[in-house]
Amino acid sequence: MASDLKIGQLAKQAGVNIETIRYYERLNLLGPSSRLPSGYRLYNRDAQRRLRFIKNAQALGFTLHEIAELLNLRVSSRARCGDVQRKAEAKLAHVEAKIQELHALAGALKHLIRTCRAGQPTEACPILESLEQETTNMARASSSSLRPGDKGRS
Amino acid sequence: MASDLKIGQLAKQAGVNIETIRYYERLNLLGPSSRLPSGYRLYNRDAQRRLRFIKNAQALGFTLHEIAELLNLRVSSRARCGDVQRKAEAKLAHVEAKIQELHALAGALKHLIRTCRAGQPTEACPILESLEQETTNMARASSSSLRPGDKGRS
DNA sequence: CTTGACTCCGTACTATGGTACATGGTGTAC
DNA sequence: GTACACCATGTACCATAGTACGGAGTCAAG
Repeated sequence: MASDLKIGQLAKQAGVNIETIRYYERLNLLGPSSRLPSGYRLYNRDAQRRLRFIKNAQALGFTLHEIAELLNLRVSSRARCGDVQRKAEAKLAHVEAKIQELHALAGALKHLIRTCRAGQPTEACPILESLEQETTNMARASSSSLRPGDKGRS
Repeated sequence: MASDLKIGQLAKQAGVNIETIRYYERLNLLGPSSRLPSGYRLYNRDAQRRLRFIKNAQALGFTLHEIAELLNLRVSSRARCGDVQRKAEAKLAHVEAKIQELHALAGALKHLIRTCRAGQPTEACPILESLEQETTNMARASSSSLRPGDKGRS
């Protein structure tokens, strides 16, 4: 079909690296719909949609692992929309928790910045001193990374 | 001195893994203040403070690399408190940008969740459909991870 | 003096999401 | 018919922050 793309064309269309597409294939996220006799990968419209799906879901903060689950839900005939909804809700809770954490972090940083008088030598720097304290009111920037190793896309 | 700890005691005191302490040593973040003739590492009060510093700074969202810079600022006699302040401000800007991003993400997720009617089979799931769209109003969860590979501590 | 806990070092492995490179085959335009 | 872009595979490498493990040496209590 005319809509079948080779890997380089697909990569360009989606704005990703060729290697990334083959990386997704290794993770069983996205395979070619067919191959030329030479072995060249071909991607039809479905595959192109699938790659968009991956990229959009990534933009929503889903990990590749979670995206694989979402894609499997789509295929499974027994899966319900509610299953997807629950995953989205879990992710939302995760995002909102992370926002709270970061607010606490920002507050602690602001506090430190306020106490700092720029001219002092660093032996007397209140920021550094506070970082040495045993018991801090430091934001306990706890766990729950949203997407570990997050690179995102600009 | 009585306050010198062996690596296992320091690890327990700080609530970290022994291997983590030796990992910090490899990164030139935290070395033993001395060694027993047997080669056992010993950590004095300064080293204990230094480890707290690392953990507190981590809790504020600094990477180990940035923490190394902060520790160097503390040692350098030419460094000024303002240098530290600037680093804290840069980190704050980073944190606040990340918060904005996550807000956009949360909004997009909420929107998707609202449009979902749980009983539907997944072929008709509006969330999955929207993820396939070419042009989405998806949050462009762009770049700027706060702390890549973030594991944090609970 | 033996047992068990602790420590040493070096290396490999984990997760996450890619990127890079070498070596060789393919496809096509001129 | 040859040059050049493209693609194949496999493997290694990047950052980040650790964790795990094997084999050997050490320390303290009984």
